[in-house]
Amino acid sequence: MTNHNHRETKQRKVIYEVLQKSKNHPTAMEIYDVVRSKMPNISLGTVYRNLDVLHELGLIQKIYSGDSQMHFDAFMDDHNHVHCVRCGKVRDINLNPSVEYNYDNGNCDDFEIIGHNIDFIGICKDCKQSITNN
Amino acid sequence: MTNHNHRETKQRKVIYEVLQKSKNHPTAMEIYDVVRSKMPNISLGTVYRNLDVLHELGLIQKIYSGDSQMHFDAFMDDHNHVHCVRCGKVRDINLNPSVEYNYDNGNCDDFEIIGHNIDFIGICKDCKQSITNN
DNA sequence: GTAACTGCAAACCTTTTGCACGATT
DNA sequence: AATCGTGCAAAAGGTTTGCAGTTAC
Repeated sequence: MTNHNHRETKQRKVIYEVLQKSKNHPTAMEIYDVVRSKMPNISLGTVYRNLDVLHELGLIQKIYSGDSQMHFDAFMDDHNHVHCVRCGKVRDINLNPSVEYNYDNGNCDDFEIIGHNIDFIGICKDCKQSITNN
Repeated sequence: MTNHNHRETKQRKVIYEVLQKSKNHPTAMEIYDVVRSKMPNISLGTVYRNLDVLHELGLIQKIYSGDSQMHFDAFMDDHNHVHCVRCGKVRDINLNPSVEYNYDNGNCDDFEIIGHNIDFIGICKDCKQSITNN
């Protein structure tokens, strides 16, 4: 958190701690709400800027979940995510997928492959319930 | 394209055709630009509304590529995508990945798993070149 | 005739940014 | 002292939406 000409500020520290304590892959706004209860004067811009820095430092992940907001995750060990196809909620999941593929160019000369990402798609309890109640 | 109380309008037809002819998974704006050369008065709102309908009908895919815009794809057969980690460009790729996992709940009681999605991450020629030139 | 669709423009929402001031190294 | 970070507020940028008129069925 102090690499690459980055300083360790109170704000950055709190944002990172909040994200580490949160198990539910919050959005920037959700992080902002929690952080604000400890630092009432922090601004949303600061939250975004710090999430960017932490991501740059490889300390957090950005997760796309099909909704209009980015989600964040401070756990960097190898694991996967499910997101709800209806509401975009994100959770960790342990289906331990094994993925194999030919590490050649895949008929796509324009790209050099760096890696891959696998995400699970599901429907959460809440949404399932509210669908069956209609 | 005419299911579910949806009508076949000229606009919808042209948008779908443009997307089918396009190999590069364009954004809404890129689709709009091409469509406008054939229908100068079409509005961007109509493009977005129709992309939504086509998606709802299962005729097109929405692709997230790490940049700020959604990309679209009219090919619905089983295939994967690569996106450039730097510019967000999206292309088809044939690495024929095989994915296996335990189809149980993965320690995540809140979700019923519907499926999974695998995306490849790479760097495109253009970006690779512009990096090495720095 | 009715309901779905369109063009237009305004609104929306998340994220980014410019600026002057403050904090960290 | 230098420069990185902050708060504030405004702007940006992609997408959605309200409305009045039009089109497909």
